[in-house]
Amino acid sequence: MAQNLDRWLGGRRILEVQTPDEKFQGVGLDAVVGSTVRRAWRRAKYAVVDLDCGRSLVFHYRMTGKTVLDPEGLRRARLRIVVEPFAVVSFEDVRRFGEVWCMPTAELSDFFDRKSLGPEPWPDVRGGPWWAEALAGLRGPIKTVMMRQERVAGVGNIIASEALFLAGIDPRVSAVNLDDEQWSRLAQGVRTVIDRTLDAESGDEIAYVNAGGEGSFLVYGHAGEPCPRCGDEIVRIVQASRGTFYCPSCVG
DNA sequence: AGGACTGTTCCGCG
DNA sequence: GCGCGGAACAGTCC
Repeated sequence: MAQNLDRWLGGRRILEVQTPDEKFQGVGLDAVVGSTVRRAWRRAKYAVVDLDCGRSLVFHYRMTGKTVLDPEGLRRARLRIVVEPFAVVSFEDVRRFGEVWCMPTAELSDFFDRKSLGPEPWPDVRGGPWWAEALAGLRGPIKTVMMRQERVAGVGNIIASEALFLAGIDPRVSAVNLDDEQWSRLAQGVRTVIDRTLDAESGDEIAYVNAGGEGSFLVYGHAGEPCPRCGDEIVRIVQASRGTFYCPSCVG
């Protein structure tokens, strides 16, 4: 999403900001009208748009939010940004959990400090020892431990299931019981999932946030279907109130 | 009709 | 301290 924002908005001047969702009124978005976008980037699950007026927009998409380019209809938009050369970026979000902030760029570091976010697992290459240290002392099941944002930022429910499947690790095993080889495979698994997802989502359309968008995932959302590795049935369990998908046969 | 849902935050129990 | 259930936010899809 951040890469899209950078491609769509970088170097363009904001002509107008519309907030059809009253929840986004009072955010102070009018302050950026007339300024030009420097770049867009990402921290954890937040997308940040820096402007040359010294302010930044911060987006969090939560569960169902997405930014789309030149939408067909206006109905779904919670927020619209009109830029020149002419383009419209629309923030759409069925469940309306998503959030937007407008703040001085200089205050971003304080903003993120308050969120208590751990280091990024990507794009820097992180190996098994890095992961073992980042999650040290956490005794819960590895799948829920991987999602602890204050230890490692950005791994959510989809990436956790997918990475553990690639690594051949049982999501129920306690994090303290992983050996060096498993930490190494987990590190590679996370990296592979993110790389593959970004490859699959490199265009203007973000497929996986749409209905039926599980298509690019190996196990997530595929309970009852054959495992792509061994053909046995993928199962769904619940951990910490979240669905976990894995292949019992592949984690022995 | 009822369950499930990619995220975060808070409360409360054990 | 920690894990985790549940609730809340809110709406759609199957």
